[in-house]
Amino acid sequence: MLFSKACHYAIRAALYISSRSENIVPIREISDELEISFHFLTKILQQLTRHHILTSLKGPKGGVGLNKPAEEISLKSIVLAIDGQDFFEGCLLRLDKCSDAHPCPIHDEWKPVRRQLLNFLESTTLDQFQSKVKSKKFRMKV
Amino acid sequence: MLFSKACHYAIRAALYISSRSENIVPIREISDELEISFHFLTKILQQLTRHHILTSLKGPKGGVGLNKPAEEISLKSIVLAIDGQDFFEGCLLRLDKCSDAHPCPIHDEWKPVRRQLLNFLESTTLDQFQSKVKSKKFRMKV
DNA sequence: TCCTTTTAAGACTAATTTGTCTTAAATATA
DNA sequence: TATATTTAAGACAAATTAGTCTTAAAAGGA
Ligand code: FES
Ligand code: FES
Repeated sequence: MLFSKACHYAIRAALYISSRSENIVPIREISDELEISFHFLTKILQQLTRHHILTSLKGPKGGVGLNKPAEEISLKSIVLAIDGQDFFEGCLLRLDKCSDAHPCPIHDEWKPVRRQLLNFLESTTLDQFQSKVKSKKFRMKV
Repeated sequence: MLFSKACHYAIRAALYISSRSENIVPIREISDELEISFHFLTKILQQLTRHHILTSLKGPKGGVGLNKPAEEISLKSIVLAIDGQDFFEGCLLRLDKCSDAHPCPIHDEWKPVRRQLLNFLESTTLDQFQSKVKSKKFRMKV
């Protein structure tokens, strides 16, 4: 699959958080709504917090929230925070690093396709889905 | 990453095999040339053989070879043989199955991007790389 | 026929990813 | 200030993926 399971969870949670009007949402609410293990999700969201994509607040009324406007949070930034750069700089054949200087045989054909994928991840931001998520007409679990 | 490690190995090996003019190439030669563990590679290539992408021959002068013309072996068929359908029918959020009937919030935006990816995998076949691989000017390992 | 070479099959181990659990630290509020 | 609530951190366990090793089966050639 494209990304790790943790990364998919992160994207789902980010969509959910960004659709809630409250600044701060308890992780327990997210894990209940999305049916993701609370502890595992907590660990994943901590990474987003460390990458300053989310903020967090301890104690009663605590939880996590977006650390910047939804239109400034791209899918790419989430993938980068959870899965690292492998996806972005990796060679299709898993050779050391994709590079124009030392290309593998598929490099020329793969590059434009990857470019489109990156464009999608870069240009796609959380705000684009807020109304869809709020409408509750779209699957967020199972 | 896009595919499993085994799948990347399979693609590399398939490229190598298709570039050799001999019908049959010993797996030991492939594993030496591509610096992939012989036993692991053997297991992976067995899957391609079971999926009728390769043929194999035991004994002296044995090895593996393409089971059909290189232009009929797409990257998609290799990915399918090794990693299964997950990549092709999976939802970007890892929900049960991507479907137009029960879409997730990202479905509409993701679908065309995935379509391009699938087009690439479907339309890209081994014959397109034979001369590049033969020229030995392109990285096949490390 | 017998020996050697090579793939097939599958048990086994190692590494990585995923998931669980416990304890600590922070904070709102009574 | 004391208590309850919530995230942070990290040890630990389970599951999956990656990789190793041994033995069997097939096939060519002496
Ligand atoms: S070097 Fe392989 S895809 Fe660029
Ligand atoms: S249902 Fe999620 S991408 Fe189609």
